[in-house]
Parts: sequence; C-alpha cells; structure tokens
Amino acid sequence: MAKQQATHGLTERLQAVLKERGQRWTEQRQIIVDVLAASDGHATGAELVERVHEQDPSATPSTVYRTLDLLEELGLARHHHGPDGRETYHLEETLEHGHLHCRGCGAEQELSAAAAAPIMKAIAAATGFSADLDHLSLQGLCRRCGAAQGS
Amino acid sequence: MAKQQATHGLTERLQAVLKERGQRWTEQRQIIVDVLAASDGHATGAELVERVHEQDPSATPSTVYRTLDLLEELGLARHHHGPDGRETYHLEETLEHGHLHCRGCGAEQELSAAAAAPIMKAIAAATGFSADLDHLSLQGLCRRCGAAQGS
DNA sequence: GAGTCTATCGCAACACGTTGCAATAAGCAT
DNA sequence: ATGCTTATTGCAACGTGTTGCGATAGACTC
Repeated sequence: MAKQQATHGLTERLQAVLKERGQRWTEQRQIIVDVLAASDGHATGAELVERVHEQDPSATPSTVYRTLDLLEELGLARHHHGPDGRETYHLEETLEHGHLHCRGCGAEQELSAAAAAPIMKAIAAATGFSADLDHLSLQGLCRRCGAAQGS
Repeated sequence: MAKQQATHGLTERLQAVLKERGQRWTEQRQIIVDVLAASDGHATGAELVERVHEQDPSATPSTVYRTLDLLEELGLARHHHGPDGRETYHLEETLEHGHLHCRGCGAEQELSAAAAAPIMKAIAAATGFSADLDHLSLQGLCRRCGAAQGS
C-alpha cells in the first residue's frame, strides 16, 4: 500500500540522513516513526507516547519526545499547539495546513495551503513576516457561531 | 496614577459582577488581580503564581489558575499560548493584540489591531471565521531572517 | 452576633513535557 | 569476533497546569 511504501521510504531516508550526521538508527526510533506514520493525520504527544509504549513497554516519554524533536529538526515531522496548549504532531508528508478552532461549537477545521494563501499574503504585507502555516492555529468563531452571537 | 485608578476601578467592577453571579470576593482574588495589573503587559502563569506566592505564601497554584480562568470567563483577562505552549496572561485593558515569534532570531513582535485588520479580513474571506486577535500567535520568519534564509 | 449555606481555598495527586546523568548499545576500526 | 567511542536510552526528578476533595471562610438570614 501507499502508506507502507511511504513509511518504508521514510525509514531509509532517515537512516541515510542520520548516518551522514554521525547519528544512530535505533529500534526505538523505528517504532516511533512507524507509530507516527500509522497515526494518520494528527496525534498528541501523549497519544504517541502511549502507542509507542504499547509496542515497546520499556520505551519512555523522554525518548519519544526527544525523537520527535529530532524528526522536526530534520524536517520530517511538525508539531503545533492546540487551543489548550497541548502538542500535536504529524509527519511532514501530510499536506501542510493550518488549524481553526471554533470557540463557540468546538469544531475544528483544517485550513489548506491554497485557502491560506491570501491570509499569508496579508500577514506578509502587514508585518513583513512569512508565517509558518503548519504552526498556524487560530481560535475564533466559525461562520455559524459568529452569526448566532453577532445579533 | 492612572494605573492605580484603573486597578481600583477593576476591583469594584469585579466585586459587583461577582455579587451578581452569587460568587465571592476574596483576599486571594484581590491579590491576583493586583499582581496581574502590576505585571504590565504579559506574564506567564508560572510568573504570576510566583508573584502571588510572594504576597501570600499560603496561596497555591490551583487558586491562581482557577482565578485566572474566572477572570477570562468574565472577560477581564486573556491568555494565549507562546510558541513553546506556555501560557501568557494579560488584563483585557491592555490593547488587544496578536503575537509574532520569529523562528530565526527569536524576536517577538506585537501585532496591533489596526495592523491585523487586513489579516482578519483575509481570514474571514477565506474561511468564514472571525478569529480572536488575542489568541493569534504566529510563528515564522521576520523580514530580516526571511531575506537571509531566502537566498 | 450566631447560625446556615456553599463558593472558594489549600492540599495532594495527577497529566504532559523537559532535563541531567549514569548505563547501554550503535557503529566503526582492528 | 573484539574492543573503542560516544550517541542514545531509561531513570528519576523537576516544571507547568489541572482536578478531586475535605476544610475554610464569605455572605446572607435571623
């Protein structure tokens, strides 16, 4: 399947990059990458820790978080903070996207790169910043809730 | 001074609102509001806990955080999450504003409501969301770092 | 002022992440 | 295969917030 392929390719890429940097490929890292690839879309740090622990009960949170940091450093994974400040991770393969949380109904919406383009442009125009879409996590009122409260 | 005045007014408003809701005005809440007013601009949860503890060693974190939640519920305070997920609080009297963190040089920039207006408009146009400016916390590259890395 | 009701407090335990350090084990050379 | 170097691990302790619960103490009535 495509997913297996992707995971496999990722592992190989990772091994190569690590070797080049004098770093090591370990069983734990394999497990963590697998878990991350398997948890399609998003997963919180705690969820990942738990799933990794299922696969290898000796694995500890510190290892998981350190590996996630490493993956981010290598540009293979990303994380952002939800409205409650908790961390959410996903593989870089997942399409880059932002997040919108509605404070009224609690709905969560994804924001595709295409939809975000004009927003990014506005940010750049107003501030000179080129913002990271993947780190963009907005809170506000969705159309429906805005209309309901707006009256 | 203006600040004292403002704080005083806040206390009175707060007492009135609480009474109306069948809630109570306590010494701890007074201290927490004072500390929040004194820490002009932003303060992390931990900082506030520490300062409150200085004023009243018997005060505990749970009280501080619960009071901050209450103040937010009443619309008198706000919090947002920094790039590390840590909480930052400020009084609602402070002008509404967003935050920009540069991933390159670590600089932090404030985003005034005026500057943000076109951004908010772009968000509304693209998504139907009316975003909370106070919860807006962008990460990206500032103009300088973007130019430096852009080459 | 004494009594009642219950919001709030302090405490203790928990959840999520992070960090320092000694032990382990990858990866390389012989 | 054996030994060496040092990146990585697991452990244990910490930092920041959150939650449940019994004790305290506001606010209101008599």
